[in-house]
Amino acid sequence: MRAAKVETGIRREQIAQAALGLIAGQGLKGLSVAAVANQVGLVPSAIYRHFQGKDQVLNAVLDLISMRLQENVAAVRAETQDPLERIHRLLLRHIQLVQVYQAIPRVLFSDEVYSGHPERKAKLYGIIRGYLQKIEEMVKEGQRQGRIRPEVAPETVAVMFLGMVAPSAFLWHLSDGGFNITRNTERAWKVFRAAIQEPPTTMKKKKRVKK
Amino acid sequence: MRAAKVETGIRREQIAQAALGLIAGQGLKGLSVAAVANQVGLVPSAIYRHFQGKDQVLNAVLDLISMRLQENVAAVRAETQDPLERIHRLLLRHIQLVQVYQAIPRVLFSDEVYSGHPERKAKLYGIIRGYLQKIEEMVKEGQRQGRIRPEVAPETVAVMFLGMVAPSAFLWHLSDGGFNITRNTERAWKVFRAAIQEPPTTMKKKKRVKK
DNA sequence: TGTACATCAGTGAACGCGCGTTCACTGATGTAC
DNA sequence: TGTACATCAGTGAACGCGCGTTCACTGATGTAC
Repeated sequence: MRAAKVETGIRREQIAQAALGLIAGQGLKGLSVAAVANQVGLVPSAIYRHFQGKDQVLNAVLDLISMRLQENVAAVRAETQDPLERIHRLLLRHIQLVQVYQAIPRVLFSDEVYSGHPERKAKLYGIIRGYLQKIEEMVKEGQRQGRIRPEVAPETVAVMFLGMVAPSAFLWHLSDGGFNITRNTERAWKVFRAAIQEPPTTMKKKKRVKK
Repeated sequence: MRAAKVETGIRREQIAQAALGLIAGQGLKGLSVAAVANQVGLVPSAIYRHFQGKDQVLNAVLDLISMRLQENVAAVRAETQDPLERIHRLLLRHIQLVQVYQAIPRVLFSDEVYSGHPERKAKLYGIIRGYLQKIEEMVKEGQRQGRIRPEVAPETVAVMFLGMVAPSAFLWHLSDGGFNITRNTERAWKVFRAAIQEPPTTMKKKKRVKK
């Protein structure tokens, strides 16, 4: 059956989404032109009407991931003004994101994506640096407001932020869900927050009211 | 030229080492039976005298990595009795290890290794859990000695330990060495140590003497 | 409003390459008598 | 000590499969006159 004719802009979107889904389901080696085409309801050669080749499809996937990350940043910015709470919420959102789109850590950490592709390697580095930058901004704001210790480098905090999510997501994935990612992240956050938070100088007897 | 006849035990070792080196140099997709054979000075089909197939070679690589990790654990145990210092030194060793053997993070984080291979996935999970376990033991010992806060879960600390090395190693690798991994790790360690260390109750005016 | 033509997404057959694996054969080393 | 045989690592040719990509062709949609 011949597939309906759809304009290339929409097809590109569909193809990138399908590719992301395939990676999530079966890893990067599950990403074949044939599989992507099949997912969209096309014939393999039809992909070449919308992308120059498989490499371009992968680039589109990277753009998609970049968007998802930036969306989370924008969301937590809109949700609250408190920098520490923003970082906390970004953490929770990130964890949720990698659980839904298992493809994200796979793509980000797989050398298959960039080994032998200097341009793509640079692109990927740019995406991650962009994400880190946003976190650094939150940290700086927190320092200006006196909520975060001034002596910790924003860059360090940002990289440590990644460090809270990456191994947890990985272990969760590797253990087929056996590793309790939510609990672990929440605990790690408490330790982490205690390390970067400026302790309230006046009210020392502050009790834990957290449920 | 016909290669010298060498007993299979030694050849297996050579092949595993060559495979690890290839992954370090060119990523997992650089690991082909032909490339490994060439590295050892054999013809591709000769590999099958020592391994059932490529899959078994990859398993041998995993064993090699596991050994390297455990060697580091044993080394820091021998070096010092102080649990916090042990963890610190393990951190430095780990960073050094992934810089020399870039293959390690590549293999550990690449889904190519385990997607579609449940046994290997379990094996990999076992290796990492084993490593985490050793770190947890150090933490528990530190808690018994009153050097580490009793309220932080050892498992959390262990996972956060991985979180200090994984993203740094990754960024370093992705930026072609542009990312200052040593500096970042050292800074992260200070923040991290402050978060888990039991503050000395008696001597509050302890000054920074660190060079 | 109708006709001719250009544009463009979709199709299916075919290609070529890389790569893991097989297999019959070679020749060196070890062992039994 | 010498001979016959078994064992075992190494070789090269050949295979088959998956997969990315090409290309001539089809047919629908949009546009000019």
